[in-house]
Amino acid sequence: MTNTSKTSVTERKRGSGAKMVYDLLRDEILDLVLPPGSPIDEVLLAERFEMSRTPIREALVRLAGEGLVDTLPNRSTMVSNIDFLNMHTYFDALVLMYRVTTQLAARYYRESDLEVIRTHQAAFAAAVEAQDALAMIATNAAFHLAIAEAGRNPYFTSLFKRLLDEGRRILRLYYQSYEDRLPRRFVEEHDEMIAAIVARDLVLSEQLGREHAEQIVRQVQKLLTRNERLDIAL
Amino acid sequence: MTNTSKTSVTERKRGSGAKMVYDLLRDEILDLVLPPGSPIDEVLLAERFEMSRTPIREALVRLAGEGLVDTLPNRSTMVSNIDFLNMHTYFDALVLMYRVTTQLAARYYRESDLEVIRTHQAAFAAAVEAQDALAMIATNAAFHLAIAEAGRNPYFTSLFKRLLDEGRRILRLYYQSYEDRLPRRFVEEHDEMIAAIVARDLVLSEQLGREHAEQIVRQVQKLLTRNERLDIAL
DNA sequence: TGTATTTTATTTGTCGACAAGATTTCGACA
DNA sequence: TGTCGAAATCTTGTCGACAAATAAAATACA
Repeated sequence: MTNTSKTSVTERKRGSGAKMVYDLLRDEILDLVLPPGSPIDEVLLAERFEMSRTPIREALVRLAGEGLVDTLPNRSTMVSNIDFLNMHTYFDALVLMYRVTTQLAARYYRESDLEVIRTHQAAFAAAVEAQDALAMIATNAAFHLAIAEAGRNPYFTSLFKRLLDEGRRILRLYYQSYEDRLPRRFVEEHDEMIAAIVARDLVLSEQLGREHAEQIVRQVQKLLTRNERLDIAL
Repeated sequence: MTNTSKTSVTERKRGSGAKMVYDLLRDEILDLVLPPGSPIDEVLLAERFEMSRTPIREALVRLAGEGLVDTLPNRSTMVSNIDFLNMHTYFDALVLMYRVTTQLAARYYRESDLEVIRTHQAAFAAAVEAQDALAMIATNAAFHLAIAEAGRNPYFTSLFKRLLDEGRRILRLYYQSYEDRLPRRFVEEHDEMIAAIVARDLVLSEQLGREHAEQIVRQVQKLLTRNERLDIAL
């Protein structure tokens, strides 16, 4: 499956090699183009990107730092698995970050943040209208990340980003379910959250963040258990 | 200042090079042996560890991922600065992680965790007795990290670890102040926290975690403002 | 035929070298 | 003497090659 066509790898700039590989591999992992457990071959990637192994190794080290790949010493590195057994720890962290970041946004947002947030919300609403499940997942994550950035706490924002990424991978497994009535409700809830933030209502913002998160968690958990039943049935 | 003595770099094993450099650089950064802003020269390190630049670069990439060094493209990488202006975001995150991890420990701890926690608490008490400020900082962090691990949420644990590391660097600036009456109070508070966890009292555990954290934050803030006044006075 | 052991092959970790950017030094000119 | 520009130096990013470690294949033996 190697791409033999000499796809104009236009003289990339010095120093951009690792970042390019990192970005692309990250997307392929989160979109499940590279499913969990896939082995990652350095020389194959080196040929694919027409560069040496050095920048590819740098990208892999970075991905390993974020837990997206696991590196066994002296042996192949592979895409990390999703830990379904301890999923509740993920949900705990996700809900808390939804609450905290929404509350902080209400406290610290500036006018310029609102524009960004509303743009993402419009994109999400458009994705819902278009019934594009993948776009829904992406724009929803972007919307909440924009809120988190308005909260101006890089420690929370970076953890939240990591959790949303991981969620992108989980939701990607079950995105079919997004084609029901729920997304429209999400659009309304987003509007409520924006209103609460604009009003600088800390308590309400946190509460809406929590309810929104728990709504999503319930949805995913329902899908997970349904899927378990299917597994057993097979 | 290069170490010319051929210090028996005993044939290190394959694959251990990068980890060795990473561990040592990390400690030197957190202990302020390498103060914020220090430039990091790759070839100097390569000579010092008697290895090629490749494993050193890998260590630097990892440190950059944790925010301990900043890498300017095509220019030198340097030890990251401590952001005193946005210190409150750090405190917000720290307090929340104290609360959450202590509460989760009360919920999920097992008997085997208590042994570890009590060992660290004993080490902290010993450091307080010995008036060893550096040991206090290290053992205190180890104690709270052990509690976090008993809470069994890797997302919270990793953020908390990062925050405690960063704190190690901040406290290292002002460790003299630890030579007052406060540390003994910390020992007592630690004992109370352990008791609350053992009793599986979620509410009390979270409350103690919060108070303990806010106590520490107040202490550090007092030091910071005092230091600012000194800066102005000079 | 099945298992243990040696041989081969694959893949990673490390190395030394070279070239692109950036910084500093030096010199020309006003 | 001060400022601008060119040459030299230094540091990083990338490369191809080699050796150690592991996995796979082939062979010997029961």
